[in-house]
Amino acid sequence: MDAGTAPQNLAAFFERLREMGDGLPKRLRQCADHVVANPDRVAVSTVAELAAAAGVPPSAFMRFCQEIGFSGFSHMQRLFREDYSQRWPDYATRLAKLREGGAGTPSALLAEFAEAGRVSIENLTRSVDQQVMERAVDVLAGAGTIHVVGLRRAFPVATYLAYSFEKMGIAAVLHSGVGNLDLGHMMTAGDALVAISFAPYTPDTVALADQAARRGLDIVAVTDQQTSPLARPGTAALFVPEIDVGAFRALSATMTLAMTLSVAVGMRRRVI
Amino acid sequence: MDAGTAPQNLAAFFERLREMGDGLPKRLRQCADHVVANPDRVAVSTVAELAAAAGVPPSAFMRFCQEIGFSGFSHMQRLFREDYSQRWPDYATRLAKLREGGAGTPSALLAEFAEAGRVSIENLTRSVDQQVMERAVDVLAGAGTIHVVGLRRAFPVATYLAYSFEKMGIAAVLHSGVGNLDLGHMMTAGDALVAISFAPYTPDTVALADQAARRGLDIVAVTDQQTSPLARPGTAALFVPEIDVGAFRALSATMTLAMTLSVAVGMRRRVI
DNA sequence: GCTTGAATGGAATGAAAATTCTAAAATCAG
DNA sequence: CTGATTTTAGAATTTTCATTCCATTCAAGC
Repeated sequence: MDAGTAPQNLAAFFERLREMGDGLPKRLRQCADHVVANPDRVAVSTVAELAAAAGVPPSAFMRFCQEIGFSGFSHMQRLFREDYSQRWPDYATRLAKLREGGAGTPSALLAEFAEAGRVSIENLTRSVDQQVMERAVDVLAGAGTIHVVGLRRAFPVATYLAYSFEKMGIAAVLHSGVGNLDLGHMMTAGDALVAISFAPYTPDTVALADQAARRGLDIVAVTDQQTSPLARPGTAALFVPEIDVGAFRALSATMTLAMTLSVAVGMRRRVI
Repeated sequence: MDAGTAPQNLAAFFERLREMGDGLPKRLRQCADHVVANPDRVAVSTVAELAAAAGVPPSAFMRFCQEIGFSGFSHMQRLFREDYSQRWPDYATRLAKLREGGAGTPSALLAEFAEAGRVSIENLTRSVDQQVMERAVDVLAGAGTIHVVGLRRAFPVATYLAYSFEKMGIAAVLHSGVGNLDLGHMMTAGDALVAISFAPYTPDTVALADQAARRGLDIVAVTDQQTSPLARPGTAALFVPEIDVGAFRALSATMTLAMTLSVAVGMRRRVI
């Protein structure tokens, strides 16, 4: 029994697998190969399923897990499950502690937020659906005028998008709400709307999206949750997993997505 | 029992959740909220775990699943597990796949920008001088009104800062240049200016910084190089090493820095 | 305030899954 | 070719987990 020598993370696990290399008997080797080829199945399957898929009886798969150093399949599966949703730190709590401990130097804060941003961006590549992204770019590339709306904390993103489009010579209107002008009537069929909003969803943004939908515009939504009022059927909804820090929302991932969107649209239109 | 009307995919599931909206009793609502907030946990957790995390007994979670239309938790989990493998690969693997997926596709672009953002943010913690940061926070925490200027590409950062300060109840003015109003005369001694600009430096931003300097304001600069016209003696200059992707420059690191600045100032002022 | 229906929490149940055990098969050394 | 050792498959067992049931609480309507 190799217990106690179990890999502590996925990288170590695959490293171990490589080391054990050819020393494994036939059935155990099949297990190893199958896990390497389908690592994504491990977290959501039963031994029976994995064993069947690998072409071995469950008991063989059991022995495989133990050979690696785990106590059993469940132990190994735990590793795969934890690795996927590496729990996001609770930044609100950490912030409070920093403040209490007096250790809240700006540099320490910066390190916290940098970490939050890094995690957000890494998760971005996971949470954005490839096909929806394609569709969003199609929609915007084919639109007459691109309308952009995003208020309060989404406003910086909206201004960035509007700036990018403008710089590339793409017709774009930023609905900023400045002066309470109602620019809704400028939206006509053939145009498209990019609506950006996070909980608590700004009513004005949602309202403009509704109006756009009624007028038959294609809508691209940048939002945070599947249940967002912006994520309705027919809308190309892109979800950004951004971390809230206290009452403040980081925008690193959102800005990254916005940048990608605008550049992709520019490329599709052949203006850059 | 609503069996037979169970959602067939995740999109339908969340759509259903949105429909059911507020019609749910307290405990069931807690379940709904938790699932919406942690969709990636569902595939790899047990009812007991999810229920505990949502703050309800397992039986409540069970009722939630059935209320949605599933026969039980397992049925609902199946849906989440099917979706799981698409998102699985770890960041490095996924990135590689996205990239080789052919340059030009939006997803490949996203991978590039995500990587650029991640690296930029990591460099940020190294390139920002601890003492300068301290001084910048001191300056802003002690200022009467905080003036913020940033145009063109830096405008989103400026709006973000202004929004943050406003939300914390800190007096701040955003010098946007809208309508070519010259708000420079609003700057009085005891105020401070945050000026954000990157090469090629926007003349208006530099001019406003000059004006502020003449009027005796403390200045915090967010810029890209030591040779920036904003980085003059007496100015607390923070340098952001943003990485280029082709001809485009991301803003992830800059936004992260902006967020840190605003929160640090808020903490120093004890308003958050 | 009382009645009625819904909502809740916790314990009981049954199913499914992980794990172990053992006999048979395969492999290898001499 | 034969005995020893490893490997294997499937059945037996134990554990975990989903699910149900029921007594209790809560809330709405009369």
